This record gives sequence, C-alpha cells and structure tokens, in this order.
Amino acid sequence: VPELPEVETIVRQLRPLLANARVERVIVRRADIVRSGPARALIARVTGRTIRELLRRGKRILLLLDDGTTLAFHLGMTGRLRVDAPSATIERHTHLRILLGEARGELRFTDARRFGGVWCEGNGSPPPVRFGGPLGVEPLECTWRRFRTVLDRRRQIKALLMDQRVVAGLGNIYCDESLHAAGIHPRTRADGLSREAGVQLLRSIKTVLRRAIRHEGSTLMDYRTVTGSPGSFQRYHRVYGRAGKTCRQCGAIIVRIVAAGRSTFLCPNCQTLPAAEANGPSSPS
DNA sequence: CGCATTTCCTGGAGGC
DNA sequence: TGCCTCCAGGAAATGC
Repeated sequence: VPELPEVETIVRQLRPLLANARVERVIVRRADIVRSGPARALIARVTGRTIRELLRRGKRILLLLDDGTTLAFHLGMTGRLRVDAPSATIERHTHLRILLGEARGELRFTDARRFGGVWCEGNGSPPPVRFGGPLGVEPLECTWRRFRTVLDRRRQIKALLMDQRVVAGLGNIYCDESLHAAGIHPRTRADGLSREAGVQLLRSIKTVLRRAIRHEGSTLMDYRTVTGSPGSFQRYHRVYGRAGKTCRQCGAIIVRIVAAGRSTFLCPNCQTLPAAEANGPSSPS
C-alpha cells in the first residue's frame, strides 16, 4: 500500500533514471488507466517532451515536462513504476509504457487492481484537472501553527488524518503508527486533543514518516521499490498488522478495531480514549 | 457537518 | 487439487 514514504522512495529512485530523458513514444495498453481524459490527448501532449523534474505531492508522483505539462501517477494499492530495458518481458497488468530511447529504457506502470491511475495536465489543457482533487498539507513540511487549524474539526482523528484533502500522504499504516507513537486513540475527536497532544502528534507523524523513508517504506504485499526490492519498515511496525501480539512499549495485547471504515490497530493501554468520549458519542455531559 | 456504507478491482488466504 | 467465498484497501459517491 504505497503511502508517503513508499512514494517518496520511488520518486527518489526514479529521479536520476528519468531526469532529462526525452519521451520518444507513449503506449497506453489500457485506456481507462488515464483519468484526465482520452488516452490520445495524453499521448499527444507527452510524446516528444523532455522530463525535467520529478516531485512528490501527497501520494502522487509528478513528472514535470519541459513545456509545463505535468504527468501525475497515483499508485492506488497495487500500482508499481519501474524502468526496464525495452527488451524486458512485459509483465501482467502493464497499462502504460513511456519509451525513452534505447539508452534509457522505458518507464512502465503496472497496477493489478487498477485503483491507481495517471493524469495529464498543464499549459492550457482544458479544463484544468486537479489530480484527483485538492490536497491538504504536506505532513513533513507542516508547522504547528498550521497543524492546529487542521485539528480544529469535530471528527475522529483517524478519519481526519486519512483524509487526503486535509493531510496529504498518510494512509492506514502510517496513521496507525503515528497515533500509537503519540499515545492517541484513533477515535479521539480531533478538536478534543490538548495542545500538548496535538504537538506530540505532529512530532510523531514526522518521526514515523522519516524513519519509514529511511527504510524505503513498508512491504506487506505488493509494494516494491523501483529496483524491485521490498521496503523494510514493516519490521519496525509497532501496531499495524500486529493484532494479538504484544505492544513493544508496554506489553499489552495489540487489538484491531474498525475506525473510519478501516482496519485500525492500537494498543489499548498506550492509547486511551478521553473519559468524555469513552462511553460513545452521545453520552450525557 | 460527520460518519458509515457501497463501489471499483484482483489476488491471496482459508474453508471444505 | 480445485473450487468457493471472503477480505484487503485509496478515494469517490451515496445515504443517513
């Protein structure tokens, strides 16, 4: 499940492979993977252009081209990007190929479940396509001043952190890991957090994300880096996927609940709900 | 407004 | 071995 650390890893690895490469040809093998309009429009805009820069925004991978066009990838759950030799076998579920010439090979986008996609936008492409909607703050660049306004909502903290329009890049894994590191129960109301808890949460999010990036992300099932190797941060998960195991901090048993419609892992001892919220949302005050 | 539910999609896991 | 069902989940849409 590619979240911010996985996407950041991919962008860093892709950057030297794609920077200043010229797109000689684009082959769309499944038209519906192009989400910004007709596939032929994307092909027309991108062919012949040079890739200038690669950026990450939230969970999206942005390729900036020399004429101002942006090509954006979202990996969904099972999306992968890799650079192969043109002669390499085309693996199953390869939906898009961007040929960069004999020397540089080709960028291939594969996505078994097709929750991912590609967008092309820029330079007068009508109408302006926001890449799958507006994005919230970049957690690694977020100040407390900014974050406190993010928390000022009557929502469960887990649902809020998972909302890409609010915070861009956190998914199920890093949301649960950050909440555990901060000692906050996922069902806590965001606007009910103390200033201290809020400050700690932002600090924990940054720490967890930076450590995860250092370990090239978490590989549970499908995620692979550009070289095809797995990430290793799953070894350091404290709650995610660890239901029934002991908390590395206090020894209590990690539990799995459903919050914000997602599997949610927490330590019931390290992460307690404030007394005011512990008996359900509508208990008398 | 907030939250749950449903939809998309495929492959892996578990049951029999 | 081979079916079958269930489940995972990012994001958008729908319903309450």
